[in-house]
Amino acid sequence: MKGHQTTIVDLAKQLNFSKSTVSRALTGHPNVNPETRKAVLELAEKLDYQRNMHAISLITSKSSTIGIIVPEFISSYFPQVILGAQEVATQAGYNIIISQSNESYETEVANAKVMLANQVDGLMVSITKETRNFDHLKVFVRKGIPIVFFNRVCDEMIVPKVVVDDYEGAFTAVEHLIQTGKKRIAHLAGPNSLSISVRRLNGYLDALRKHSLPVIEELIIPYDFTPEKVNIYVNHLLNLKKRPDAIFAINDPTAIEAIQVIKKRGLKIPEDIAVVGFSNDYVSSLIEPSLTTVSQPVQKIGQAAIELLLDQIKRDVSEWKAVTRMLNTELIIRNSTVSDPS
Amino acid sequence: MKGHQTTIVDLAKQLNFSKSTVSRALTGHPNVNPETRKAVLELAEKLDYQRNMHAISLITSKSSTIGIIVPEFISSYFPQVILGAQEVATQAGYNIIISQSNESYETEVANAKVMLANQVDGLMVSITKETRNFDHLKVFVRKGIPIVFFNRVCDEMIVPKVVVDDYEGAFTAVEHLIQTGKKRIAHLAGPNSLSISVRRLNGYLDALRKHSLPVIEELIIPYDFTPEKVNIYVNHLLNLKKRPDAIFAINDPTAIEAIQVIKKRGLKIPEDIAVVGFSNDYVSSLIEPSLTTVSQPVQKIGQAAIELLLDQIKRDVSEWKAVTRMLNTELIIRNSTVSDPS
DNA sequence: CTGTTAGCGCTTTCAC
DNA sequence: GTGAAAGCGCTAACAG
Repeated sequence: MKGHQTTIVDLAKQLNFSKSTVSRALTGHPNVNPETRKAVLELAEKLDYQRNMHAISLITSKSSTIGIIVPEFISSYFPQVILGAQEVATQAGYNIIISQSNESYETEVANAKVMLANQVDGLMVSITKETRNFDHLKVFVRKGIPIVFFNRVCDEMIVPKVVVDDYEGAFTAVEHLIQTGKKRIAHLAGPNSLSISVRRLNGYLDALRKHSLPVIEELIIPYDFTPEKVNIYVNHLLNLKKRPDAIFAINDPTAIEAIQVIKKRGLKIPEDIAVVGFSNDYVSSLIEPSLTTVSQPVQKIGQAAIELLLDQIKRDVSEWKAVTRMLNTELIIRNSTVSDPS
Repeated sequence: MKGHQTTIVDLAKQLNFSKSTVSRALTGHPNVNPETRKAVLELAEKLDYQRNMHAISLITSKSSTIGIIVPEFISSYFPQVILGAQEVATQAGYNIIISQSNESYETEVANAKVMLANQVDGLMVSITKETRNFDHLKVFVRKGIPIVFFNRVCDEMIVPKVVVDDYEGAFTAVEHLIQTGKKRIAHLAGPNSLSISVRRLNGYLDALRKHSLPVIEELIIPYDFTPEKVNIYVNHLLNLKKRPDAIFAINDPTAIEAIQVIKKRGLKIPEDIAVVGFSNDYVSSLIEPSLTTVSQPVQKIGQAAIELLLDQIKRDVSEWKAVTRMLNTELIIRNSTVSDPS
């Protein structure tokens, strides 16, 4: 027999109660005879009874589930954010459905549909590098399901967002390079569809300007997060007549790839060329040379996102607030910019 | 207004059809007038209609959802396995709910309950290092919900499993150390509650025996995956009167920690002491020295697990098959054992 | 304190 | 080809 799921009716029959009473006993309703409750709970335990969330969700139109959509799963960034998110969500009695869009817009749209069909009570999203159209996310708002963006946000949607101060982080990182005497600083920039790329680029530009360094167009290379291409771009930079003496990369994976390429070319880091990343991935402290990078409070990002989401869930649509929480970054100086950081 | 979800009744009313017809149009039932279907589909699109999975699950007792429980999220191993799993699952029309138990038995039990309440159609699990009691998982089998284990499996449950040939992998790794001339090979072993630890330990032991090397008890150190402790254990090993000339670590994170400690002590790798890991984490090729390790086909593991699960889901409980798929590993030789691997 | 009734959104016979 | 009615498992008034 295909195992029959125990229901409250089964419990009710065996105990000679109505299913309402059983339901009340199970949900902790106050008006239940303690003995009745005890009997119900015991039998439930004995028969492996489990509440059917689908039935409950159907009634309440709440699923106690929060959806999370991330572009990827491979760098340590997103898993760690999710860790923080899961912590807060679990505490508040919410489950989490995760899906990753693999940097594909199509997949993101499909994932969003699934979240909708599963009646998530809220959605936490970081968009793919391809995403330009946001209809699949606007539906949520229209239906009264709150959304929170983090990291890669959608500027045109007025909803809560959790970001770090990318501008400031980038500015500080580049200023640090300048202070170590670098003058031709290249930037491996992110796709400019993402505001995060733009903010980091601006931080880079302003740092140069502040220190009266020229902005050299050929040193600014936008790329699309395809790791294989870093190879090409870095080699291109190194082959310039006047090659850069430093590289500020949009993120750590990129910086790490860059370091590999530079090492292969036999150049010295940081003497010939310094490298800075962004995010402080798990790997960054382990590689040789260890990577100077802008650290983000990953877990806190996840926590903050869920907190904002829960707050929205509590409110009526008319009282939704589109706060943006901007968290601080911290420059971690390591050997890729300073031979001996004290 | 808290956004009202469009239902088939809404569609039916606006089109002057019964909800049955709308339902049939939506689900692709053959007996529907093509024009009717077209009208329904168009209106559905226009009104952002989304099928309510809870209602459907309630009727069918199927959720088209597969649960995955993993012990952690930080090493690259599990995310990558999940990647492979998600691919196959999505293809087959299944969604995935992921939860991570944080190496805590309690959390694992709670997660399992959630999966049950959500009526997952199948469960894919890698247990925590603490898990000794399996009642929370046996419930699934009793209820006719198939389970598949991977990586960290439960020996006492007769269900499908996906593992790699840990014994062989460990054997090969240790034999490699021996062939490079190492004679006092230590083993940072996993908790022996996990069969995976035992299998790798056996591979280690048999390799020593095959080459007539003595098994030295004090060189075998079981530990519980708490990264901070690696420091202590490795220092302990290095302080022995006769210190080991190689370390075979249960996994890459451990090996990487060990390398840091050894470097800090000013010893040369691999000359003074060689190190081998297990899993070929993303980091392993990037650190200095790069890590010799036993590579696992991570994505394939995820794919295989879901394939086995889908197969069980199709069958009646009476026809369940408890196959174990054992995948092969591959030794990747890098600088932590050979100064210049050609 | 407990039982009765209705209904959440959908699929699925069974009629027509 | 379409409609009417029943029911999945559960909660939530409303009675008593």
